[in-house]
Amino acid sequence: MPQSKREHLIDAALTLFNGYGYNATGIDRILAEAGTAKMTLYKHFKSKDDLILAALRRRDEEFRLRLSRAVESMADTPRGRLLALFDAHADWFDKENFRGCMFINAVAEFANLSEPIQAMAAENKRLIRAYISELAAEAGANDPDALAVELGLLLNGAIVSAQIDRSPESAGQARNAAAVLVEAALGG
Amino acid sequence: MPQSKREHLIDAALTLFNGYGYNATGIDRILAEAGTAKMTLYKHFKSKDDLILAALRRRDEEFRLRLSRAVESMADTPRGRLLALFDAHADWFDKENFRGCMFINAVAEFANLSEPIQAMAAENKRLIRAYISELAAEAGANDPDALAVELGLLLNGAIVSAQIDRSPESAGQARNAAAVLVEAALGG
DNA sequence: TAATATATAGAACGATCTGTCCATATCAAT
DNA sequence: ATTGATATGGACAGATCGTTCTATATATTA
Repeated sequence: MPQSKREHLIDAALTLFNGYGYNATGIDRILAEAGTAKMTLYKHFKSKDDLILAALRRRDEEFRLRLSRAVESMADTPRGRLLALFDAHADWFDKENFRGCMFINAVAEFANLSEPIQAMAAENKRLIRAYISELAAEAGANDPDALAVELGLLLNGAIVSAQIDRSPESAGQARNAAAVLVEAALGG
Repeated sequence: MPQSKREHLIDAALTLFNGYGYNATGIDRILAEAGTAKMTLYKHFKSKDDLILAALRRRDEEFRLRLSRAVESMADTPRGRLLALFDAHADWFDKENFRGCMFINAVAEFANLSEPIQAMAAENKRLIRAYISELAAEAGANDPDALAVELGLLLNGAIVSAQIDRSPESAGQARNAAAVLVEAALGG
């Protein structure tokens, strides 16, 4: 299983990075969780930073896929999907292993070092905004990007509030604000 | 100068924690910046975590004081002050040493450890919301707390966007959204 | 069966970090 | 002038971390 070992390492890394942070999670802990040897890790990744980057890459793909699937399953109309974004986040906040956004946390930890990690985080946020912009365009917004930026701000604000205040209800509060913004952008 | 040494240590710690993060900033670096000896630090604080906590306490006081002063100097009407919150944040984002919110970053780094730090961050966000709620009440909102929560979400969203995307303009975008919410809450 | 690639466990290394200890120096107050 | 509190600089211990290395085992393929 040549590919599988690599995936197991990324799996374990994602779980631990999410639960305890990047610096606080040691290599040995990842190896124990993945059930692999140290040399195997360094065969697949040239450093811990490289593993972090690979993990964030997978996180980005999975997160956006899960988000879009949840949104589509929750609402039929384009306008409804814009608000379903917040319901999907509410479900996320309610999970017991919720520890905030892994990209926000990564940028916080690697303050000015590690440009690739910063770039990966910015890319994730950019792609999510692009997805929201698509939804806004389908809903008939005449400036989809502007609405997407504003809803993105509310989503990120809800994430950090849920994390800091341990208040999953921030998703609903953000949804209330989003409803007003959507109403204003699309007309009653 | 018995009090001053302590203050110098907190000053240096704040600067370095903001610039490089909490874990990445070693004790020795703080000592060099503050120009004090190691034993002096451990006379005033019983551990690095204790110093972090003291620094965050000072940050909380100074930040809220600066914010309220900036808001009051920027607008005369209560309604104008609600929007001036975002202008004050715009000035902050433009500073070259802007590295995001120190409380958001602290919670990101100390994922589940260090309850006192988590509590300090939650307290800071709570006090800011309380201040916004005061402004909203003065502006005549009939549910000031609800409006304060929503504007707080936009502020936090703007902070992390400015940090991740290195886009100070997120303050203006949040302000646009806030204007719509304020309009809806206070009536045209 | 033999050969090749890959995984294993864990020792070892160098670097870094927090926190303690010590002997010396400074300075204000009696 | 002497005392007592406080600061200094640096050595030190103890722990942890990322990374490299060695030697052994396993499994696939020719």
